[in-house]
Amino acid sequence: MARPTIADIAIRAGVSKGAVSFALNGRPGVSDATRERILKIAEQMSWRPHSAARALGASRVDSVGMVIARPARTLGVEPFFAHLLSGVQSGLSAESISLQLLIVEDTATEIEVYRRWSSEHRVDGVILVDLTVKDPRIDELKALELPAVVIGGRGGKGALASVWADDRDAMLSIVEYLAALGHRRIAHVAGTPLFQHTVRRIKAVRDAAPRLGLVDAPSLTTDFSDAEGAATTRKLLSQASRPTAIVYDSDVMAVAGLGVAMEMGVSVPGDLSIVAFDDSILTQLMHPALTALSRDTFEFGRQAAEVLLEVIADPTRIINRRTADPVLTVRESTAPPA
Amino acid sequence: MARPTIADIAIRAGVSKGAVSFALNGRPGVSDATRERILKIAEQMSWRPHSAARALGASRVDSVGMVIARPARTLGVEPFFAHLLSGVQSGLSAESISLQLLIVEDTATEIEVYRRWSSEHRVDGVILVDLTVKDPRIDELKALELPAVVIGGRGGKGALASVWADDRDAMLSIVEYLAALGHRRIAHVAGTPLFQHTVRRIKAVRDAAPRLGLVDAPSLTTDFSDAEGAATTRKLLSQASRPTAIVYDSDVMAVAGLGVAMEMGVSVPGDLSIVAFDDSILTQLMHPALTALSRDTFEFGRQAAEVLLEVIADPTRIINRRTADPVLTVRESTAPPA
DNA sequence: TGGGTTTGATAAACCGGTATAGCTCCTGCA
DNA sequence: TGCAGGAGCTATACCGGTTTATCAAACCCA
Repeated sequence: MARPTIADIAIRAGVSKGAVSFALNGRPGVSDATRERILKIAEQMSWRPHSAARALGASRVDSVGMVIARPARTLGVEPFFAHLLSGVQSGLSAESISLQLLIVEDTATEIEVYRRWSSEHRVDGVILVDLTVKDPRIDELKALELPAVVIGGRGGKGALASVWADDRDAMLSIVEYLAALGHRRIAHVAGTPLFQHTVRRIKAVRDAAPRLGLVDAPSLTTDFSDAEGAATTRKLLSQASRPTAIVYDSDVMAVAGLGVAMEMGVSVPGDLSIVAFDDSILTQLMHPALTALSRDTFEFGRQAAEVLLEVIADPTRIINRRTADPVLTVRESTAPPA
Repeated sequence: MARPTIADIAIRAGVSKGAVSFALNGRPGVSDATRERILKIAEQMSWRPHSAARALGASRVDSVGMVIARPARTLGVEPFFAHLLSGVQSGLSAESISLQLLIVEDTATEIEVYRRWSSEHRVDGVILVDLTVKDPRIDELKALELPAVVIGGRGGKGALASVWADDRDAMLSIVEYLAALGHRRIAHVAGTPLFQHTVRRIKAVRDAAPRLGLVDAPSLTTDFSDAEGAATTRKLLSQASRPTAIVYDSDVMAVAGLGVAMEMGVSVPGDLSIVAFDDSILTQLMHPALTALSRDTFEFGRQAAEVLLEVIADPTRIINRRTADPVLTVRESTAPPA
């Protein structure tokens, strides 16, 4: 018999459907002997609850969603998402909750997806990434009353639950390290100012500059692409007083920047130190290998899943969990200035 | 009112549940006027069918699954999966079918997931990647009677549906191009021989060698990691008669190989030509940029989704769809031998 | 004008679970 | 001896859709 139902088991065990349900869910109402017998039969018939049937009764589908609004082109190279996903799933698998993943082009579509998911009861909650300044998704999700956790941006008061790392401290640790090496001309090739974390990083650099005696500490924004990373590097290195160190907001941009430096005959780390704000295999494949800020992205995802499950269990809770601080992994691309 | 049900609409429209269902699904049984009225009310209340309720009646959940069995570490850098995923979703979104994604460590777990999905009715079908020689997943899926489509390995007789590209022709085009440049010593740094496509590529090189007058054309297998790619390159370049060209089975290994060549003072493309069997932003970030075989991975995924939907609609069909041939994108890493 | 068919609608069953009210014994205690 | 109370189980309603059987009214044609 294909796909046995709870009724089949009931017949086989000579009891009622209700008794089977009690037995399988470990709740009182059946004797130990009967429970034993039912469990054995269920095992034999390799029965599993029909997810839709269960979802219909209880109002929970044991599934959470995650939408990534980025063009696919920039997505693949970022190991960030793969690790994050693995972490999220590791956090969910404990409760055998499944994950719906969707890659879309823009935030408008992303919001559309949330509306659909919510009205179709397809997910119990969602995980948000790439939080922007004045993010429209927040209000939307609150209106939908869909449990959610934000990754990487600390929610303000009355906001959604979040899992975040201290971007400010991380950026400071980089700049302080470079300053300690003797650098005074440090440039920052940032991502898009639409993202909250970009803004925080830029602010961290600006705030630290006077204290560390930096002569100049410009933050130049980009769209996170290798092309803009390269172009910005080219501009920086063409200046009369070029920086002796550049901090990149992503590993891909750092690699692109390294390429430009080599192409312009600027030796790394001799004439220029390079740091990537994000680590991956990419940085290690380079010659010289890049000094980079390593975050435990897997753990990040795992905790996001954990927090989301808590929020789903009790939607009134607002959890803001701070994860382990990222650490600077020093490799071959940084040295004291010439 | 939050989340209206079909009964709410029925009351509001002054008709029965059944009539509403007929109207919303465009089937006969209601007059045009009533249908119009019901549709308008449903629209106003922004009603959407409860996916679980629908899944319970009909036996289809409008959701397909995809399991990737690879350690997360090697996953992120491969833009392959991101593009594939985007393509799959583009193919599914037309029918607004959702995708369940799972990243697991090994094939045993992957099979376990299929069993669970099948018995819980969580997906209507699955998409398989990384087909191995004598793949155990095939028999399992047939036993479960779960519709499936295999990406990248042509199924034999009585096998699952598939979407595939001609690895053999692709490899031949690379080797022929190198031979035409004058290379006679071509090495092949392959992936793991467990994968069917690796075997096909190795065989293509071996078959072509005599015809093209290659002196030596070894295929060395690896685990697809940058580490083994680098180690194998080091071994090849340390030989007395070193190859003048190396073909890598992935872009990551090619990049690692380029690093080794530079480290050993072997100039690329002067002393050594490098070709990557797979293209991505990685190959373009390098200096020199790598000549690579570009596949339309997005389209690959889109077609896989399309075929899967056909197989779900009619499980008796066995579709083997061949996709567009990959093309060789020549960049700076290939030149005639010194 | 009467009988058969079509149209437009309804009530109720069903999908596979969970939750609850209720029933039947059995036990313990006054 | 009688009754309260609990253990163990059954019957049934319910979740929100789809589908089928049924039915009344309108329509058609001889």
